[in-house]
Amino acid sequence: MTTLDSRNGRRLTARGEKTRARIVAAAADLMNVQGVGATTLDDVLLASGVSKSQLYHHFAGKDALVRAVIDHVGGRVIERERDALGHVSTIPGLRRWRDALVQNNALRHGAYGCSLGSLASEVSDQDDAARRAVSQLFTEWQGLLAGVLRRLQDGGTLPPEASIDQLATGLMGALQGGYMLAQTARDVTPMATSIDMALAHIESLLLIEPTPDQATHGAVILARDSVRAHQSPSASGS
Amino acid sequence: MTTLDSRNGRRLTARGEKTRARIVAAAADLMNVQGVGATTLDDVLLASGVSKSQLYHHFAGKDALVRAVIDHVGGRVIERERDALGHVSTIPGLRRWRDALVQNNALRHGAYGCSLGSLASEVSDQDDAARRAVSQLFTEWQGLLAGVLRRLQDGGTLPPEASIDQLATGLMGALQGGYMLAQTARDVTPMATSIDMALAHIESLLLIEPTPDQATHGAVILARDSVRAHQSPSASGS
DNA sequence: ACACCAATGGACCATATGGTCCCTTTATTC
DNA sequence: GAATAAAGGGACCATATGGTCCATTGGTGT
Repeated sequence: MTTLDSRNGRRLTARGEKTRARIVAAAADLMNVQGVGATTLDDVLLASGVSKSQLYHHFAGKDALVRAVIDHVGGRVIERERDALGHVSTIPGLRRWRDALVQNNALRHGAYGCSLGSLASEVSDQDDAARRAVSQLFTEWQGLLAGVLRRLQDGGTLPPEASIDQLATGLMGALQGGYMLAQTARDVTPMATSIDMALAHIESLLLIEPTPDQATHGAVILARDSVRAHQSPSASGS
Repeated sequence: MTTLDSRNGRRLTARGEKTRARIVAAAADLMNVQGVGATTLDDVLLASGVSKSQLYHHFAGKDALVRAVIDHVGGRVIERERDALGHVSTIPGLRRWRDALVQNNALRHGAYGCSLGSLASEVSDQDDAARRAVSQLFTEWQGLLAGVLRRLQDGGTLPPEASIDQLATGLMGALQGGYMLAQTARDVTPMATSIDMALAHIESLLLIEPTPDQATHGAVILARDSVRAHQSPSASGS
């Protein structure tokens, strides 16, 4: 049986689809650790154990492959974030999301940064179609954050006047900036601190006082946020 | 007369220094708009009107050139920020700094991102020496932000318990993340919003009530911050 | 003036890289 | 089971790219 390839109308067998997926997965990994520019097609062929003709059978060229990698990586990130954020409707839930990201990044000492963010900054000024794709994914990701905030608002935790979209943008900015600083410093700490500042801001808007072991409303320093509670060792950067 | 080249002990005449500077400047520009990886040595030669032997006379290879570009760009950024932040000791002064950065970025619709941040994310996982250099520059930049916050603290505007370093890290993260989102969206708005969220957090810590037309202590939304006062049209992204 | 070395021009090279072509093998369809 | 199309292997190509070399010019110091 053959299915129809959505992107170019060519017929695709199960085997072909598997090969295609193998190529994209290998390329995604390589581009994540080496960067897009530093990843050659030969690298991809070697890593995926596929011949050159197959690559060109499935992709028009490197640009098309990069486009596919963006979709693939983006899909994974969105799926992961949907799982992590889709049903969060409390501040502690948001903090657990933060902890997971920080801990995960700590495993690599910040290396490689955000899989989507790295692609974004390398591709944005080179390939406009790719840039738009990444931008769209960021928007979707940010929408998931906005969803959490909206649930907080609907539940009466955040005041109705709070601008959900702007808070989500700020949180996203802090997250991406944190990834970048951590990548450059090879240390998660700045990432943790950046996100914590955004979360502290959001918490400062809360209508309902948090539970005792949580943030004190109007607290003055950030330090508290970085050494407290269900804190994983990750924040210490090791 | 010949001066001594600090980096390799070779003597350098004024002419040589000028050529070297021309190469670095051209490379810095190209790498800023095209990225490091996409900039070839031939590009640099063409843009600087210099022969290949000269490039290799002054630099051991592309890596060394990249290192020099980092120093050059870093120096410019630090100088600019020292001018902009060195004597700031008020919240309105900090806002003016924000406005200048946002407006400047708005001119290019966010393209190219932060000159240092772009280098950072492209170089961090490739060349460890370069990564450390960029990291050092970020630290220096962040130190300038910390200086402003310390002055605010010393002046009694920020409470003594506020953790200056963490606030500076958070502000830096918001700035860099904002640059990145703006670059990807080709729109300054997310950059403005990110920084505004960080500034709003800092303002929420203020001991002294800001002047009437400024932030209301404990204000609930960000929107106010993005449409108010000495706001340049830049924030609207066009 | 002379020795010396930096500065410069630019040809030349090895190789890496994206991309093309063609032939063989495997699967699908009727 | 023949016809057809997809999947796969891999040689081959043009060119881009980082890097080398050497000869020539120009400036500096004594």
